[in-house]
Amino acid sequence: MELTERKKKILRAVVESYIRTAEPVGSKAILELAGLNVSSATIRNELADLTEQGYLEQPHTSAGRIPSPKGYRLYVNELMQEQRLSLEETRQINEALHLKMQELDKVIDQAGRMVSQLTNYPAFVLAGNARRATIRRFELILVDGSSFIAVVLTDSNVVRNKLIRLPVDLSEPQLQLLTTLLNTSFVGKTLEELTPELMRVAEHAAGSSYGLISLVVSFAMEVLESLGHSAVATAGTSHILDHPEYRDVGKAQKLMSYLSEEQALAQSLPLPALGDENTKILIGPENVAEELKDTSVVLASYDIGDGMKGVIGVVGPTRMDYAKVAAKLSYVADGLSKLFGQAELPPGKPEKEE
Amino acid sequence: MELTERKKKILRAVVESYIRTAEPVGSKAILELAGLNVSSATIRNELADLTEQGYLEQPHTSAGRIPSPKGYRLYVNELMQEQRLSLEETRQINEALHLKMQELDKVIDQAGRMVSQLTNYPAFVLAGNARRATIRRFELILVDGSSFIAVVLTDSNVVRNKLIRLPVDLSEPQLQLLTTLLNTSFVGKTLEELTPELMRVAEHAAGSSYGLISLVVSFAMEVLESLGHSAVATAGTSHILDHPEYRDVGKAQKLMSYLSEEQALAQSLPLPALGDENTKILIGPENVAEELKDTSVVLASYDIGDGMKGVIGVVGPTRMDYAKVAAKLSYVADGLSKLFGQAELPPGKPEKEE
DNA sequence: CTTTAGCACTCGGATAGCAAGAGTGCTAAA
DNA sequence: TTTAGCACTCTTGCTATCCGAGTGCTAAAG
Repeated sequence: MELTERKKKILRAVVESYIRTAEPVGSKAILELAGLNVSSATIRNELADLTEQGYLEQPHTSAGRIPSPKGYRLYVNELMQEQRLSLEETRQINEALHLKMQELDKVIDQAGRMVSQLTNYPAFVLAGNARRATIRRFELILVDGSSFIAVVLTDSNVVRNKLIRLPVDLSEPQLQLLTTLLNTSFVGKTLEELTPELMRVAEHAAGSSYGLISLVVSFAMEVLESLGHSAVATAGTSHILDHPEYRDVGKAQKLMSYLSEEQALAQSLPLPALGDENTKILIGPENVAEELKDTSVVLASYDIGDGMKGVIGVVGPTRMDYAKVAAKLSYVADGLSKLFGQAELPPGKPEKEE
Repeated sequence: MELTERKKKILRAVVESYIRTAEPVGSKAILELAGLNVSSATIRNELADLTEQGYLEQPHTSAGRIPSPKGYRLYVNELMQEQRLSLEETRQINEALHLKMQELDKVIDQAGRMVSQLTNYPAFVLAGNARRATIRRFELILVDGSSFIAVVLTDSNVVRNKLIRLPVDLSEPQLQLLTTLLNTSFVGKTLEELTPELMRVAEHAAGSSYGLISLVVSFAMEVLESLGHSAVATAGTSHILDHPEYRDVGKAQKLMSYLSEEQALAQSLPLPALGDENTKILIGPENVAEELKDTSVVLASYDIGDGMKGVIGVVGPTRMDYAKVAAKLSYVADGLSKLFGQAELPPGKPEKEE
């Protein structure tokens, strides 16, 4: 079932030409592209074989060939040349990583934009569920007499805050007290460990206060919970319209609105399937989601610390420049891993000044 | 130059029909819609007048009429009935406001999504430049020996954070010291007041530390600076494709990519022009941005506290359901104002009505 | 002076037919 | 196995034609 060398050459020519032009490729065009010393008739015979075997398709009898998903698959697995990024490109990515990724909880947003801009495809980023997340620190900051801001820092260095208003006034010392209480009783606990029992005890220790402890702790629980669900961000959906396969508005719209249902998207990705490889390409019908059956998805995973993984990906027509996209994606993913890694492991590079 | 009552009725019928159907309206159709007891010929005469005067346009000789921007303008100013939201709608909005608007710095994002979903148009939100923003509070939280997270809270209750890494180890007490130093020296200062002079003094007072003060303070300055530029968020751009005027992909793409240049968008909006009214409608060529010349924009302003204003808006074809959109937008804007208001004033100054 | 009926006219959109061009598949020979 | 040649298929673009919607105008009626 192995293809001859020549067939592979031809398949490759078809794929690469089609990726560039989005036009079916005919036998004559292949002649030049593949640099084979045979006639177009020979190529036609080969094409017929490849079509027979399911690697190519014909939009209609008298058109050239386009790759089938199976054809792309073979191409990606065996024929594709790894793409090296230019120095300029890596420089650009590095710069963006350093410039934009200051606040860890905005990372997925920014990373999405960046990738989308880099690849000209819509991108999405998800930060995997951190099942065992805990709070590392509480801070309460008085705003005025009757309200304060609760800030929690999780062990994955995500900072979240909420404005909490009270029916009564509150003093700075009271808040201090609460803060230390919170920091002694609730830090390092996972969601499950934050039992009502524990809260009752603390509430009691705090004395007076109006269920303040539970207000703050339930906020903390919300945060932990939200980290449990994977966070999703999509960006650059408008790039869909750049590609001729979506000149039909109906199609474009379907895909776009699917992408904006971020939860559905997250669900449909076979994250476990990523396994140990750090990039994965899903071609057309290989996608589980019905809406993605005639698009391709390129995924790259990044380490989020604690053995947790996040995923970054782009969506595009099956006629996608897999090599380039995979290269970029994987470079960004590495960058993200380092970014998160830095936070965890001690010695790194010195921070640049401003 | 006043139009007769009948002309107004006809204009109104044209606008409203066209808003619904996106099809040019003919004289016969108007008969039924406007409920006038005249013949179609009479209507045609009136239509000719209205076209003459620039309120209507004809796509081509043998088509019906569509409203011109001038026609829409008249409609919006005089003919449009204010739309009341249904109880269900207000309930829905209120719920979303309470549910989603916990973190103040995520508000503009969430508000955008919400409005876009509510109106089926792409939406954007900008939080006006807070020129005089100050820091209200610093917190430094140790992550591990050589890194910590700086959290700053601004006077507009925005919380921002950054992970800062050091070439040396740091102890909890040291951080404590720094924190109080920061909170005594730099709180309540505007961007301009955070002079190098001030930093030098504080740095000196802090003794040892590796320019730590300036690291944190320059982060704070970045934050203040970023609040100075207006923050922009766009959402729901895919809704553009819902409307038949964008069945042409080229057009849709242009608009989309314009919307994603958030800075340009923010620049182009005539915010001052909003003046005291709290909603404003810009029809077609009334927009300054070239890219919006054949779209309409509905804006509503909300109070962000401190006399500062933010703006929330949607973009759509000139054939937009102005009444409904304006109603929803203004309701959301009010909600936002209250949200911010809550944070700021205990019931000091009453809400402005109208 | 306004309204109306009647009618010719215009233009866009749909449909069909036709010619050109691209690319194939097949056959028969090298 | 490869190649040349050729008939065949199917798309694309163009043109012609028809149909209908809706107008604008005129002349008569209120």
